[in-house]
Amino acid sequence: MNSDDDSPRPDPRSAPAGARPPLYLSALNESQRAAVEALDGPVLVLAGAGTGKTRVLTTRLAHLLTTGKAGPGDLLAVTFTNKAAREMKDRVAALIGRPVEGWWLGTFHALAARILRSHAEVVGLKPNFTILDTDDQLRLMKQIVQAADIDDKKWPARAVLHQIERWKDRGLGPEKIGIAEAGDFAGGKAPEIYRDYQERLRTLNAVDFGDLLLHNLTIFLSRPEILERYQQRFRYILVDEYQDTNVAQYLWLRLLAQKHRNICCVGDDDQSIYGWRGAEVGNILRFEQDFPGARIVRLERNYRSTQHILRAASDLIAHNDGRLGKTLWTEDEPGEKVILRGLWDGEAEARFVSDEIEAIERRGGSLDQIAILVRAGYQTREFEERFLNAGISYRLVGGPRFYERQEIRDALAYLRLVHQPADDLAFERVVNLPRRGIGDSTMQLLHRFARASEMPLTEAALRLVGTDELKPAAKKALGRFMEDLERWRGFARDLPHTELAERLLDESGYTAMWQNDRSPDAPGRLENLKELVVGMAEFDTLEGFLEHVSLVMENVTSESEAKVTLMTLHSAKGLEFDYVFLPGWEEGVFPHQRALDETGLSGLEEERRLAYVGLTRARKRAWVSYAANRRIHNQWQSLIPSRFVDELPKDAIDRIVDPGLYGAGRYDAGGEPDEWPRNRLGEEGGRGAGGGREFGRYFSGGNAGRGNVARFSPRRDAFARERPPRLIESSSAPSRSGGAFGVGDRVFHLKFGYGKVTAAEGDKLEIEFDKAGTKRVMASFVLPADQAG
DNA sequence: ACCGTCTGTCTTTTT
DNA sequence: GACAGACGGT
Repeated sequence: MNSDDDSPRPDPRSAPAGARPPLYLSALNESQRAAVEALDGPVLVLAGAGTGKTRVLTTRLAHLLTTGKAGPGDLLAVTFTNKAAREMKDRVAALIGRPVEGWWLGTFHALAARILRSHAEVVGLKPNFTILDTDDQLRLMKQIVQAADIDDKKWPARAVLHQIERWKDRGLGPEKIGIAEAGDFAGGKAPEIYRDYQERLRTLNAVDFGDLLLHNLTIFLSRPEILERYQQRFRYILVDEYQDTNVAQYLWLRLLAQKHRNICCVGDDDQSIYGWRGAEVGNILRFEQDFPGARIVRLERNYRSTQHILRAASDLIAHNDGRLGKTLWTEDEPGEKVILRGLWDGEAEARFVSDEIEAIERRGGSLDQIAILVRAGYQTREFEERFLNAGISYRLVGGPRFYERQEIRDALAYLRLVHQPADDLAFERVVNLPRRGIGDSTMQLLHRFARASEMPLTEAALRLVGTDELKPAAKKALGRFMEDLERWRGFARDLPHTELAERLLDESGYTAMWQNDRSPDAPGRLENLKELVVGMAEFDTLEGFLEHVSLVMENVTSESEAKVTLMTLHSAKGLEFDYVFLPGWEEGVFPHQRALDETGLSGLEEERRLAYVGLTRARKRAWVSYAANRRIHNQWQSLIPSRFVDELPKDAIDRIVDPGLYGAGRYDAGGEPDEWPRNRLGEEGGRGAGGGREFGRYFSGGNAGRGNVARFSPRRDAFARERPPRLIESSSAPSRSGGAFGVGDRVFHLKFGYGKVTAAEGDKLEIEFDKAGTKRVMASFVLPADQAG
């Protein structure tokens, strides 16, 4: 087993031979230690799930610093997310006992932005360029697509933008897109549109995320002396999640590493799940060719999961071709087998999961250690409803992020416009928000004028107001807005930026707009606006704050109460839980039909890796489940179990399938016929014969043939079966319609008793119960307190 | 200019 | 079932 690789390398600068190795090294196993100590030359660390990847990365950095092999200024450490960067920073500081200053540690995008700001002029930008978010990009692209005179039904801006982003991911600028590459995409006009888009960005002094890397490459290639400086500087390079890099990122790394060739990439080809956004598994598969003489270290000892879980995951992933290959092993106990459960429909599945969760709780497990991992966001809904009914607290990961909320974007647009008068996108966003009587026709005129005279919208508007081109009403409205803008720009010079923000939102009428809004989420939006201003205080300048916002889009969540975690498989990567539920393993759902249709075998393999990621999140137990029927987009569909189900090894699995279903066996409904939903046939109005009798096989004719697949569209009430016991029947369902309860109402809940509503969001209420604490509950499960009893 | 209604669409996500 | 975008009426 021991290879010659394990002999220590003589290193004049490290501790003298025979000295005791640093403490942090003794905490590592053999291969981890090899990965840490192979400091020179290219190294690929293949880190299987749960094998201590982060420990290796951080220890390696600490090792470089404490042996004196490198100073902080020699290091470049690259991650994908801010979270990963932060974690690395904290853990290295903990290892060496003090924070590290002066190193380059950050995300690809943050580091590239830093470089680009220093050399912006090389690519025709000013150093204070704006980084656009997806919303801005899309609106810009819509204008361009419209101008390009193509069928925007067939080629929506969204799709065109996506294509351009993929080109950027591959390091291809508009000049590199020939006929061969573009094909007839966007009616053959894709290269032209791409050029226009880049041109517009330059005029706006703006870049999108892809540009950050792409412009870096342009700078490096056109100005060798600049590249040389960075190559010289970064003597040791470390890359996390290498399997997620795209071509542009790979080229960037390769250029930077060319001089010293001390590059260490850590990753796992089996966990590459971001191909759809440009990641190339090929980068990690090709590492040895790209960096000749590379050393490969495999981390295969898993410290996370039981044997059964590991077996299930390993056998599944073995169905993929072209892997670098790892054999995960553990000294952990066999543990419980993975439960595989087939159920009637999504509702039954959610009920099954919630029952199991309650069982875990009864055995003393914590909700914090439970996760439900789904393929797509819409799948969380069924679980949310069930958890609200059952009184299980949950947290939903991956909702709209703070800086992506509408009101926050609007507020930011105001700030951007004041900060950068030429920010046309910001101008358009807020010019008529709140309504100021500046509508489409005025804007069209303004656009034409601005384009003809080649000036930003703000300036064009100022000129236009001085003419008689506009109707009097529009002229007056626009004139007033321009005066306001002028005044606010004065504030930007004279006032602290938080005060600027407050007065801006106030005087523009934006705050008032939400105050007058009667919709239930308006108060929340006002809260968010306040929070934004509070958040700004942490930055010294408006610029600093705006840069933070463009690069560090994240949610700030601090919660104390134990909750079940509900999220997508993608966002679960890198996390671990004692108990993991993997619902929705059906063909078409997972693997997702679109992945199969659009990317064929490679899509399927990526889906399989996603399944692998899901299983390997579990420490103690995992549940895989599938439903025979599901309402997808309000249509009933019958489904067959995912092919991944059959790829799980029989001896690591306990399979339980409800009777009458595909693969049924081993289990009897046991005198609970009422468990079965009635009237699946969906006869008109749910009346007539058959209701509730034969539910087993009527969809069996639905083979793969499109158009012939049985569809059911039963009325909703036919299925709204599982209501809370008694409560609803005893009353005349007083609370059925949403919005019947408001904040402050006293209510009664059968399970939790009396309480007060503290927040309402549609029919979901947050209630502070007198005895049971704060819970989120469906409105239909509570009564007004005075009607209870 | 603005507002209501209809239609079609509907992965995955970070920066 | 939810949302965005188009369209047509006031």
